[in-house]
Amino acid sequence: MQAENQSTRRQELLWVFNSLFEHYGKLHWWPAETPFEVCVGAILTQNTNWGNVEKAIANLKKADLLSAITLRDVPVEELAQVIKPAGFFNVKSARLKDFVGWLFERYLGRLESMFAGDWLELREELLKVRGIGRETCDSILLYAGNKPSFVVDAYTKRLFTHLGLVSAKDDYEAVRALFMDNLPADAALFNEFHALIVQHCKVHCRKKPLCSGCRLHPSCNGL
DNA sequence: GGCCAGGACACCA
DNA sequence: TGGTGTCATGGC
Repeated sequence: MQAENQSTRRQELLWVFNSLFEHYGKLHWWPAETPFEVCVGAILTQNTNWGNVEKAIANLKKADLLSAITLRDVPVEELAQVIKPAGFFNVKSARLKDFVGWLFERYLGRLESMFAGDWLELREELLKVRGIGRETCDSILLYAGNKPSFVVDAYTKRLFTHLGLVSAKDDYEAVRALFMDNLPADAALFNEFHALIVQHCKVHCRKKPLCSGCRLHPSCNGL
């Protein structure tokens, strides 16, 4: 019985994935040049439009601050001014400093060392760093470390609640479990799936209207 | 001028 | 454990 349910869930998830992939194709996520840039972007994008994050990252590059060592050494007040376009700049500058401080303390500032061990243990470790919540943590694991950790964001929950595959009251881990428990642990699949969800929802799943014009929904015709 | 965006955390009951 | 307030810029 449990195996049948899992098989059904897998088919439903893969149908959603295939529908999105046929329409949008490969999206080549995360939009960053290096794993460290992914980590920085994951923190900067917290509750923020990605366009504003791009402005902040451009400022960081211009100021030569997009490395662990330069971020560690820059005064937090100066960093806050550089990332200002991303919003919440006082909070996020402190979070970036906390992350790189921890990275040096624990892994000598090296992401390769951070990702070298067991990623499930790393997930628990990262979640204890101030400013690294579940979504940010999973984004870092998947997109910077190529680890098969599914990322759940507001778009994911909104779309799959609407599709009836998760409940509105499900918390982060419950939604994540839908994907982790029913799909193969494939980082490339998780990478593409989350990217497709975001791409799709930016167009079709705004809060008002919830969704429109998408064949993922019974009442809609075509993507 | 209001709403929204690829969250996380502190505080309170 | 769950609800609420706070952090803030920029596009539409």
